[in-house]
Amino acid sequence: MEIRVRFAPSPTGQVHIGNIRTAIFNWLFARHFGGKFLLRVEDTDLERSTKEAIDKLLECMEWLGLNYDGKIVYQTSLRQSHEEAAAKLIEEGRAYKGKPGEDGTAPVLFRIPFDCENIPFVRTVGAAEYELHPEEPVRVAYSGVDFATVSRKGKAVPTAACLSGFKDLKIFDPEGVEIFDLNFALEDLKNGETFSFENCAKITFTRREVFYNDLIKGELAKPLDSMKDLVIVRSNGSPVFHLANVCDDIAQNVSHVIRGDDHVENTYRHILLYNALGAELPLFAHMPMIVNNAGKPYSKRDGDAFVGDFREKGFLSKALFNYLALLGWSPGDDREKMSYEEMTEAFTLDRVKSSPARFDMTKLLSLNGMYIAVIPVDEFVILAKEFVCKNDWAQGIDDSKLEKVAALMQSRTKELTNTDSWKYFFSSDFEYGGKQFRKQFKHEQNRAALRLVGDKFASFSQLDSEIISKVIADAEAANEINSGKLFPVLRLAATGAAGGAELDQTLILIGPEECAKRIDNAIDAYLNSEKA
RNA sequence: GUCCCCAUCGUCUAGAGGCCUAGGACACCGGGUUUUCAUCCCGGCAACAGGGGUUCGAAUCCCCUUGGGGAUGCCA
Repeated sequence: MEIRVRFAPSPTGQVHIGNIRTAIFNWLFARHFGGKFLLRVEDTDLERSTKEAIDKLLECMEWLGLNYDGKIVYQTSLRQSHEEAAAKLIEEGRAYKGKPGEDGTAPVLFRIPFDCENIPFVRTVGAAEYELHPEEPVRVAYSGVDFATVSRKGKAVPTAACLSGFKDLKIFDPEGVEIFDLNFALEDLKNGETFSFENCAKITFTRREVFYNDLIKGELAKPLDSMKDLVIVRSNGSPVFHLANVCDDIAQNVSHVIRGDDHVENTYRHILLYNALGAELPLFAHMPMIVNNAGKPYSKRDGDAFVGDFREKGFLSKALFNYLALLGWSPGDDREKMSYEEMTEAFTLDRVKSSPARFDMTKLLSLNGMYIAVIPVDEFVILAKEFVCKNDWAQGIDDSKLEKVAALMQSRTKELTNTDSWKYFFSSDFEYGGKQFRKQFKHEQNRAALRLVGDKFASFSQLDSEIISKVIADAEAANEINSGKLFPVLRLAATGAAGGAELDQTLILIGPEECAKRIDNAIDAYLNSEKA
């Protein structure tokens, strides 16, 4: 069997990470088995689908390296086949027109087949019964059964399901007398007759269920008496998701449907539709959902969750891909940072977890840092430049200096937007302040030592590590400062920041004259703030 | 309400009855890299949701409870 999977997004806005993860798993699965990864754009929701969203989607996929096989299929272009499928189902008696609404138009409903003994994925479970609420009637029609069960508090709980759910249905009155037997009424029901009974106490029936083996979650089943005939064509004539989705998967010969957990319940209906359309069933696999930091389902409002945002924030596509692949899947050994090849090689559905995974930005950040750390310096410079140039302070900066700064900072960069903080290499236009600043500068010896350093620096046209360490050591000695204690003070004065790269390398890039000037600025800033 | 699914460190996970004194990663804490630092190295903290079974033996199998999620649309 040829492996054919598809990614079938609805282009109704930004691309969500949960969505793209589905694409990633599909892609990995297809590539692992040398199968086909198809892209079908489900754009049937005309009001919400936009060209921009489609472009955005394709852009995200390309960025992540999710190359698809064959041409993109747009679902709108297949509408005719959906309508034909619906017509065929009606013709064969597998679907029917529902009750017309106020405007006289009626939807088409798929009938969950009553005679499903021969369907291989429907099985008989056994005898079942419901206690009924006496004040609510039981209505039996070919389109379904309506009744009310009794809640623990004695209230009526309205229940409705397809007729198929109630094989051998019998209705009993409070005295236990049988007042209806489906097996004798079936023909009448098929002819459109309906029955209604007041004051019923109990129904009994043979329960049947539809089942399938989920490649991720194992064997799953749903009783037919919890299912209803479903609308497949709206009153306005447009086919609904269930029909279109199944038709297209059949048309595209999809062998494995890998999608989100939220489709599990739909699967039972889809299975019946496949059968009614005379198609072979694909295999199904339902992936766990991604939840947000609070453990709640990701709503599209959770800001950070769009693929495009990650790109803009300076995440590498490989890091995002790798991280998302690891959410709900693992290779089974201790590997985490993995190349596409390694992931493809290791990917199997039976290693996908069935519990939801929480999205952890911190871990993504860390992984992103690992990816940044290993890209060749010259490539990093190009990437960094792209992000640095978005800042006002970066207009007209010296390219060769930027290259040196980038090389120095690469190993400490977790996301490319971190490059915003490189400003101090190029500009003295920053504020002094903060707890650390006050703490360090309140000591007179620190300021005196700093002045000494500034004066010494000013006499050099260029700095090197040796000069710097000597100047610092001398200044410390002259002011009875313990060895090394001047480093953070000097860093604060030269960069305004408490952390950074190696101090000597940082100072060399800033230059002696500029360092001297900043030392003065810093001391002035402190003295002024003290006065105030 | 009903039905279905899920449950290992804070988080992502390893774990298919004895390899488990429960492993790895991130985060956190401590130390090292002859002084600074967001890199790097080493170390530490930290979990089988609770209760019953089954078994010589259970994180692993079964049941119940609790907690979380999903479905119950003429949305997809």
